[in-house]
Amino acid sequence: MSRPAVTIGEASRATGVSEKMIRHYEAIGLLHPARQANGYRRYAEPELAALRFIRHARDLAFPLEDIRRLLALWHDRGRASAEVRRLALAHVAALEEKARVLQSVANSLKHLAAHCHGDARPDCPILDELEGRQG
Amino acid sequence: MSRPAVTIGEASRATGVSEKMIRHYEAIGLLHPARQANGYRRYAEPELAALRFIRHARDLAFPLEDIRRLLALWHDRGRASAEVRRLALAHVAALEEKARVLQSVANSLKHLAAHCHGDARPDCPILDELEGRQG
DNA sequence: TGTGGGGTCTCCCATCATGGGAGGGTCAAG
DNA sequence: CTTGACCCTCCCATGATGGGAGACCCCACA
Repeated sequence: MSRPAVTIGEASRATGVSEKMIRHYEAIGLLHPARQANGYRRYAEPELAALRFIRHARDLAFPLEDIRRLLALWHDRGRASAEVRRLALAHVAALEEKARVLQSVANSLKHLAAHCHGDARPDCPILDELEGRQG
Repeated sequence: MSRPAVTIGEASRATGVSEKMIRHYEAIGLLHPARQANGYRRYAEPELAALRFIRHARDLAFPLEDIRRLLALWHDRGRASAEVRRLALAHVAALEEKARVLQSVANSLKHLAAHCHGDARPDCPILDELEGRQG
């Protein structure tokens, strides 16, 4: 079934994770590929699965420290789903907070831009605001 | 009217910009404070105004390279407001795009979490999804 | 046997904005 | 003269990612 272990280039193509990142994930301890005699890394099915897992988690913007815990939970056959859910919901809250902040800043700036005629004249409420004029 | 130039500590307290950042802004050429004989930086009213300007622009999440151009436009008494407006609207678009992406990722994850019972059992659709099960 | 080319290795540097900290100079008050 | 507050420069770290140098490995082909 599972083909023999592959090199980093093939692992990268198979999982969509760049070689740079694969090495980085190993450096921070998310991954432990075997080595062959010449020092080349070998990726067997479990390592490829971990790389896919990491990529999907990154697609969901989980920070690598969260992913470290998710991988541990994933490997723990007896884990409680509650902990995964807690982690995910905390992450959702963080993402939504960031999104809210960005949108709110965008709204403020849009408001300013709406009052800027934006022609050849130098008058500009945007610059006035940045300068800090109180009126 | 304007008090004499102040040191970096006072400038920091007066503008809400950390000393670290004040020095950094100078290092990248946003600021050109004079120095006194002993090498200490001196901030007079124009520099303090620039620091306030930068802080307000950072509050609006403008990247420093944008701020560099905004400062130039601000100093250019004859500038056209159109360019400031263009810069601001491009920034708004970038902010809104980021906010959209974050919110969309958050929504995906919320959807997954909604289907995770989150109790002591190990079954977890979140991990299943990360693992890459297609159904 | 030699060479070319593609793959891999490690190590350093850059991003972006920000902060921590070391090691040392300056200055005024006690 | 010491103490303490302030300032200086330089290096390092963050988080995730990529670029690139210099060297090694290996296979195929002439």
